[in-house]
Amino acid sequence: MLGDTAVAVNPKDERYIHLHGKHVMLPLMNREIPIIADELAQPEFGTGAVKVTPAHDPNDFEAGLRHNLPQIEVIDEHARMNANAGPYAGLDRFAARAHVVEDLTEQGFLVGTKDYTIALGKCDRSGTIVEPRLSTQWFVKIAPLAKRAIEVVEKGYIRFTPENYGQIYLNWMHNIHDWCISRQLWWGHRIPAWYCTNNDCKKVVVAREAPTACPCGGTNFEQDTDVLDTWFSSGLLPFTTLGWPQVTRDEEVFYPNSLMITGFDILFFWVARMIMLGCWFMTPPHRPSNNPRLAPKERARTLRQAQGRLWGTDEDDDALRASVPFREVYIHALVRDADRQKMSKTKGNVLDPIEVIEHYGTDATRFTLASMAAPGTDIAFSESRTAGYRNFANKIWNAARFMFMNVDRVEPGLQTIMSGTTISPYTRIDGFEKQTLEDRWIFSLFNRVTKDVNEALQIYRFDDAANRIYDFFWGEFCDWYIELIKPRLLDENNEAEAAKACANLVKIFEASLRLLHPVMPFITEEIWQAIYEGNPPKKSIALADYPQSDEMQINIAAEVDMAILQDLIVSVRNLRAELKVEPKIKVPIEVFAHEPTMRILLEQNLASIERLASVESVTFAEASLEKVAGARSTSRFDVHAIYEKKIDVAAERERLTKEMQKIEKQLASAQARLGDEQFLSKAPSHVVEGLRKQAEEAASLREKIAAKLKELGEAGTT
RNA sequence: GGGCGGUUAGCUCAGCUGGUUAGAGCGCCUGCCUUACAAGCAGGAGGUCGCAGGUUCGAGUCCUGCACUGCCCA
Repeated sequence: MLGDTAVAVNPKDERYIHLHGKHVMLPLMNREIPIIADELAQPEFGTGAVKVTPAHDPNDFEAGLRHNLPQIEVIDEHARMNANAGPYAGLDRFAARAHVVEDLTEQGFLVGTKDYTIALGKCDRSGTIVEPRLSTQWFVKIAPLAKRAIEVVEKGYIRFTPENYGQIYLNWMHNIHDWCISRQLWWGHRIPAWYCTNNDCKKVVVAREAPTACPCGGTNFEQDTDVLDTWFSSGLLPFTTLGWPQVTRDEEVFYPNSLMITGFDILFFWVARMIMLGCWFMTPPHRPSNNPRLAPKERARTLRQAQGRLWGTDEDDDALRASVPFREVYIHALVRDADRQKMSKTKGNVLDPIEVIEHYGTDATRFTLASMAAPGTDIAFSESRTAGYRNFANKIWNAARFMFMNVDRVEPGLQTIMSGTTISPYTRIDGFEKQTLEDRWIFSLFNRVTKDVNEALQIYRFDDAANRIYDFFWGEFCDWYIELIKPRLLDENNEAEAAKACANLVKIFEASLRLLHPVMPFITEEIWQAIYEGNPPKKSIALADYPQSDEMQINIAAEVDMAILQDLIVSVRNLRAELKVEPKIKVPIEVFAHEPTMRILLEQNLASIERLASVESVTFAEASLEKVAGARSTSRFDVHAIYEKKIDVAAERERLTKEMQKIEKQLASAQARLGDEQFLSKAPSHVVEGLRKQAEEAASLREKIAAKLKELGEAGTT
C-alpha cells in the first residue's frame, strides 16, 4: 500500500476501459498514481483492479518495468518501514499493516476485508516470512559460457550415461538464464568486490586482492557482504583443487578427470556449472598465462602426444577438448522410499542406511544398490530384495564352509593348493584340471560370466554385473557344480581324485570371490583371506587383479552337453514329483536316446544322474519310450521312471494337453513364418536357421506327445 | 504453461541397436530337517507387456494419438 505506484486493470476488462491512463490518489500517502492496463490484473479476482508495488513484489516488479513505474522502497533491511513510508516510518512491517487497515477504515477508504490464500515465501530454516525488496545482485553473463558447454557435449567431448541425459543437459543449457551468483548468506566465498567508502566516489573495484587506493584518493574500502552461490564455488572445484591458476603436475595428471558420478538432481546445479566454468577458465585466453611453463594450447598438444592421441589439426578445438573437467558423466538412479517419494530430511522419510545395514549387513545393502542401478530415475528401495541378498551372502558363507570342510579333510593346507597357482597375471584361473564334464562346463561358464561382468561394468550396467554373478554363484556354481563334484570329493578310495576335485573347487571359488568383490566387499575379503590362511599374495582381495575372461576357454560343447544332462535330471525330478515318489526312495529309470553320442554322454555321467535325480539305476531302452505312460520326452531323449505307483491319468492327460497346445501354437507360428517368402528372403539367415531347427524339434516333440496322449486315452478306457 | 520420464507376473524391477518359447527377487502352492546352507533344497502355478491405430516378413522393443502417473523448470 505504502509503496504502491500504480493500479492495474486488465486491458480486456470492459468495466475499466474508460479509466485507462487516468490517475487516482493513493490514500494515506496522498500520492497520485496512474491506472495502467496490464495482464497482471485478473478480472475475475476481487474487484479486478490491483495495486502495484514494484519494489516489494516480483510480479509487480515486472509490471513496473513494463510501464516504467517508479520503484519506491518502503521496507528496510530489518523489515521495518523506512522514511518513504511517511507516518509509518519506524514501524515493524506487521504493526504497519495493522495501522494501515485501521487508518483506511478511520478515513473511510475501506470498503471491506476478505481472507484469501496467497503464496507466502518463508525462510526454510527459521520460518520467517520473507519480504521481497529491491537489491543489487551480481550476475554472470552466461551465454558465452553456455556456448562452450554446449559445444563440448555436442562434439562428444563429454559423454553421458544414460545417454538421454545429454539431451536433457543440452535442453537446459540452450534455455539458460543469466546466473545470479550473489547470496545473502554467512558462509561461502565472499564476493571479491570492494566499494570505496569515500562518499562521493562509491567506486567498485573487483580484484583478487583487497585494493589499497582509489583513484579518487580514498584509501578505505568495504568488501561486498554477499557470498558466492554455493554452486559457483563448487563449480570451480575441478581445477582450483589442482592448483589453478598455476599449471601444476597434479593438473596435468588429473585434468580432465575421467568420470563424474552423480545423481540427476545434481546435473544442473553442479555438473553443468563445472563444465561451464571448466571450459571457460581452462581455455585461452581466459586461462591466466602467468605461468611461463606451458600455455594451454601447448599443454593440450603435449597431452595429446603423451597419450598417443591425435585429435585433429585444429588447435583451438584441441584446447577446448582438453578444457573439460571430465570426459564422462554417469548419472545413477535416485533411491526413493517404498512409496516412491524422494527421500528428504524435512519430510522425514529418509531410510537410514545404517539401519538397513544393521538389519541385513553391509554386503547385502551394497549388493541391493548395485542390482538396482539400472538406468532410470525412479527406483523405490525394496527391503525384500535386500533380505534376498542377505540370503545370498549366507549362501556364499555356507558354500565356503563346505569348501573349507573338504579341504581340511582331503587336502589339509590350502596353501599347497594355491601355491601352484601363478599369482601374476592372476586374472585367469591357473592349474584348473578339466577332467569331467562339470569341470569343463564350470570353467567355460566362469569365463563366460567374467566376460559378461566385465562388459557390463564397462558400460556402467552395475545391475547386470551384479545379477550375472548372483546367477552364476548360486544357480550354477552352488546348485550344480558343487553337487556334481561331491561324489569325487567324498570318495575315500581315491584320494588323488578327491584332492584334484578339491583344488578345482578352491580355485574356482577364489576367482569367483574376486569377481564378486566389488559388490560384496566384506564377505569376499573374509573368505579370500581364509583361503590363503592369512598369508595372501596381496594384502587385500581389493588389490588382487580382477578376473579377465579367456574366451578361448568358452566351451560350447561342454555347455550343450551339460544342458542336456541337466534337462534329464530335471525331467526325472519332475517325474518323481508327479508320481509322488517319497523323497528317500531311489527309483530305477529307463532312458532312450536315439543319437549314439547322446547315449555316450549319459553313460559317462551315470553317477551324476543317479545322485542328483535320486535314481537307483539307469537302463537304456533300444526303442522309443514315447508310448510309455508317464514318460517324459525331449527332442534328445525319452525317459521314464520304473515305479509301481499308478500315474494320475487325468492329471497327466491335462498336463500333456496343455503342453500339446503350447507346442502346436509354437509350431504353427514357426511354420507360417517358414512358409512366408517375405520372411525367408528378408530375415537374416541365422534367424531362419534357428527357427527351422526349432520347428523340427517342436514337430518331433509333437509326435511324442501325440503318441503318449493316444496311449493314455487307451489306458483311460480300459 | 514448457520440458523429460514411466506404465511388463500379486509386489519391486530387468528386457541392449526390432528376430526363435518375455525373465529375476520377494510373495504364493506342493513336498522335503537329503551331514555346506530351512536365511535352505526339489517341484509348481501366475503375464492379451496401459489403451487404440500405424510402420515391418516380424513389435514388449520403432512412430502417432489417448489415458493414468512421476519429476524438473517458470
